[in-house]
Amino acid sequence: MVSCDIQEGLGNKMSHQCCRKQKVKRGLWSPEEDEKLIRYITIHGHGSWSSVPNLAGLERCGKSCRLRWINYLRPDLKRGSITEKEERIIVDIHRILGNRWAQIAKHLPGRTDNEVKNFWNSCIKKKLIAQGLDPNTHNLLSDYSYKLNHENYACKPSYHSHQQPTSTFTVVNSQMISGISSTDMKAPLIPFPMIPLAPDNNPPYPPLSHEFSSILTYEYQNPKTQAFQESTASQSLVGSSVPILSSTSHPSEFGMLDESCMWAGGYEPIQYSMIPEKRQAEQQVEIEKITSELAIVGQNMDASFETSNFDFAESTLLPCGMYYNQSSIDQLAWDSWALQEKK
DNA sequence: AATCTGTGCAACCGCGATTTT
DNA sequence: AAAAATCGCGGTTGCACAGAT
Repeated sequence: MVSCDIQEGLGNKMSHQCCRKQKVKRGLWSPEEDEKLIRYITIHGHGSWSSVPNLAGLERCGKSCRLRWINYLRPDLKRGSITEKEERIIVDIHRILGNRWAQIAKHLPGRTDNEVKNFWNSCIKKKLIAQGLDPNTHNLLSDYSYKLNHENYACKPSYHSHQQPTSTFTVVNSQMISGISSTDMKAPLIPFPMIPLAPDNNPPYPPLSHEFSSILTYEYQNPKTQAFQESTASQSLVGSSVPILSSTSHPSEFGMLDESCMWAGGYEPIQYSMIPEKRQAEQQVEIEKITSELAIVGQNMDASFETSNFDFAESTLLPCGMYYNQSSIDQLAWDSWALQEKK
């Protein structure tokens, strides 16, 4: 903590619109100031932030008080470093929402937007870049992509990204990926997340995709979507358009994620025991809800994708109710790539 | 031991949105 | 309805500290 005389030095300049009328201190907060602010807000609540400094006896502007409270003094803040689970949630949601830190932070109880933003800039960003991924789009950086497509696998999509303006959707061909030796990769290989074991009563999970990566990505179909229901009803999946999402969460985790962690896109988690036929009526209600949520999400992310080759019969139904099928995903990647090559 | 350099993070800034007057 | 005040957000800055030289 910095001594008060240093803070006085920092306090000379005055630029906040809201504090022109009064003399305000800037820079780091002293323990005494913290105490004053905590005491005041604990007793009175913050009310109008602009009046807090006067009432609390602080020579700060309201904006500074608000920031200090929200980012540091609030009692419900979670201390300690960001966990691996939280990190994966941040990556997942960032892929969908981009730099909307406040929105991302809402999915991490006790974390602030500032904390998430700082963690992204100081940690995750570097990890992604080290893997040859663009931290803004989550796609491969261009030279990386070129190397994989042209040097290692001359005519096949080895690690292909579905190209969209705000690429929130990644199709990964894991069979190709697993064939790439670590020495071919430009980025250092970083061991990542401990993958939790699947619970005993769950179906056998498919092999992990591209384990070389420090940020693993898996693809899922959500059978609760309206598109899925319709295509299933017509018993024809060919040509159907069913949303696929990618996630850094391993299939085995889906049955366990709590609501606040589940898909930023608004997918509702379902307990394993609650999934199937027994709850058809309830599911109808859920489907309607999710469909409307997806419509909102769709404005932010173009998650829908032509899935004419998704083989549901050979897919694994996960505890959360999503289907997982790596070979279909691979085929999808190939089709997508071929389609774009044709254009 | 002194200096330099890189990193993490708390705090600030500016701006747009919302609310109040 | 318009202006002013306030809030909330994302980007940026700069300080403190640790490790390297």
